[in-house]
Amino acid sequence: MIRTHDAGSLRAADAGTTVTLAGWVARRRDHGGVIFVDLRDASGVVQVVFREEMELAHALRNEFCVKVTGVVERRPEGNDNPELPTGQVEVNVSVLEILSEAAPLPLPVDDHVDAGDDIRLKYRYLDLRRSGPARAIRLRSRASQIARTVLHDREFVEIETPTLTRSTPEGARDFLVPVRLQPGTWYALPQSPQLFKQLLMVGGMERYYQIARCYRDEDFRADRQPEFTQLDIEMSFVTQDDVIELGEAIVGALWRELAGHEITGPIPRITWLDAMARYGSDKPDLRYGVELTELTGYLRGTEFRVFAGAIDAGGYVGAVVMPGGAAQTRKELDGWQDWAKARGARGLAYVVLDAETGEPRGPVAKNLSEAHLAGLADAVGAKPGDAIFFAAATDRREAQEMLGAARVEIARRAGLVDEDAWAFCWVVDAPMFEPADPTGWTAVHHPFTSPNSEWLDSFEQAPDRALAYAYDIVCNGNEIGGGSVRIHRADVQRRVFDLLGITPEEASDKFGFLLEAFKYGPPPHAGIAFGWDRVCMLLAGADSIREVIAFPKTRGGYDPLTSAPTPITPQQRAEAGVDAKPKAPTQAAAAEKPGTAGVAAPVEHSN
RNA sequence: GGUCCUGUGGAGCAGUCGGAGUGCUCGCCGCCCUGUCAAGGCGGAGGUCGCGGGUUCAAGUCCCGUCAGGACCGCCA
Repeated sequence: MIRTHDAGSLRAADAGTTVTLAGWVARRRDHGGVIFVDLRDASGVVQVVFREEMELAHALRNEFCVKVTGVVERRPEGNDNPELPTGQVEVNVSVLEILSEAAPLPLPVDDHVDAGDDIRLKYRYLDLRRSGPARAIRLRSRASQIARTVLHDREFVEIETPTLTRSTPEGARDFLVPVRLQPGTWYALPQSPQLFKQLLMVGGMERYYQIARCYRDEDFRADRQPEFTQLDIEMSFVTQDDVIELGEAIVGALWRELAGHEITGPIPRITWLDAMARYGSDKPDLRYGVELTELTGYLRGTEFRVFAGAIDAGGYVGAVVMPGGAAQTRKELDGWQDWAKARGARGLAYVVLDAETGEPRGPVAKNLSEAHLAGLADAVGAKPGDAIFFAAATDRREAQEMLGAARVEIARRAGLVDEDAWAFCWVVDAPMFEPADPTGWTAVHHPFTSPNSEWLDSFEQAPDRALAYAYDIVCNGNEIGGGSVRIHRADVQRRVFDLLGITPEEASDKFGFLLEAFKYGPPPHAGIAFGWDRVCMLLAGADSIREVIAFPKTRGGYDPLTSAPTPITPQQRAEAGVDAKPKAPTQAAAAEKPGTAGVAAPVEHSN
């Protein structure tokens, strides 16, 4: 090693020791006759003092990479720096070697300045020298270790699955990779290892996990990148409760060790239907109350057309209360209309209750009958001084989601969110199906999710109400993981495909290899996948997953550091077979379903 | 695909009602300085106000377009 000690490790007990340190110049304070340098390495910072080598030390600049040798000394009386763990000592340098110089910095390596995202990412290697970004990346490593420990203690096997593969049957767009050896054919990057981990269960591995890179070609969010990581888990011979217990063990260990938070007792479970009814969300933030109230029954018979229209069509009217919301200015109340319009609604109906009298006021109040107004506050649990927001729609879920979004916004604007709180829950009993666009049904989760025992024999009779053994774990309003019990019986799988309108031919074409495997004694199995970037983001207290990814991409899918993606040369293009044209399918069956569903067709080799 | 916010020396910002590229903090270059720790003092360099067009006697400022970054919706386990 070039160094004998870590800079951040030195303490008063080390006084008298001669040490050699190596690191970067975090700051230089040049007093002419004496020069102080804060020397930073991965372990922290220590002050080094120059009374020799003055000419060389004078030339030091920020982020020069240096090696120094000197004696650790107790600092003179009154010169301790209580801000630093090493603040009682300093290193009196006798030898200075400049290992490499640094050009003037495009980005200050300074914890006190926060640069824009594009410049940070372009110079991410400088950004990572700062304590905050460095800590986030190190935390991620510890999180992975903690999860691995929990899983290995339980006899899980870590297995890598391919990243050049077929598309998995999940909803998102695939990233595609041209195949030189078979021009005109394409690999897909996996959206998740879903099918492979199920095959591993058939393979008798029984307990699998993988920290798996996944790819989805969809638009970005603060918590979505096109490539992301899942802690992917699958288990055989288990029930939903077993997976949930494991999930709690992992989350419990992570939060105990990395957030200093003890999760006491089992994490509460809420059914999907309850979550939608009470919070208007399938990932409710339980750090605050502000629950929704359904008013479909209460307001039946109203003449206010917006509400009556929804009620008469068999829809939903509901409300959510903003505590103290009556004190909002006209401008703030108008702001809610803009907020609602930004979400694609026509507006957000509201009634405010006078802080003194409790009298309901506002544009909607004029449209409601005396009787409806009189009991309104009690019906929604509002007090004088509160504001009541309404949503109505023929589609129940649409109105609930509007109120759910309003609930989150209310908590934010009214300062109801306890930023130090951790609120976990499981959302269970998710629906199996939802209506597909023109007609028919689509799987909410994926088509291998098992109906729960109650619906196993009858899901066809009421697909809109059928429930799955599917569960999501939610933390502070973020979905951090989700999974399901899988179908392992061929007859049940066949019936689910039938309902989804997937013909045997299609099923065989898309995932015949899985169905084939399921002929040979597949065990009952279930699993879960944690969104590892989100988990680490929450643990790090970051507001974007970019903070816990070493080299993230910007919103446009661009990497400012490498400038990827880039055009390819004509030669690369020809070799990759990007433009190879598949021969016209000859089989009648293939001709009936053009596009992705067809059997890989032979291609013409044009050059 | 849509709505909104941002874009000003290397970094972070301010810039009023349209009136000279004006200002602040940091950094950079030079000098001074023996106890600082986001050191201090003196001096200096550094700008196509993202880009293009328009309105105007006059545009960093107003309008249109465009590019880039960000937040959200659509989309997406």
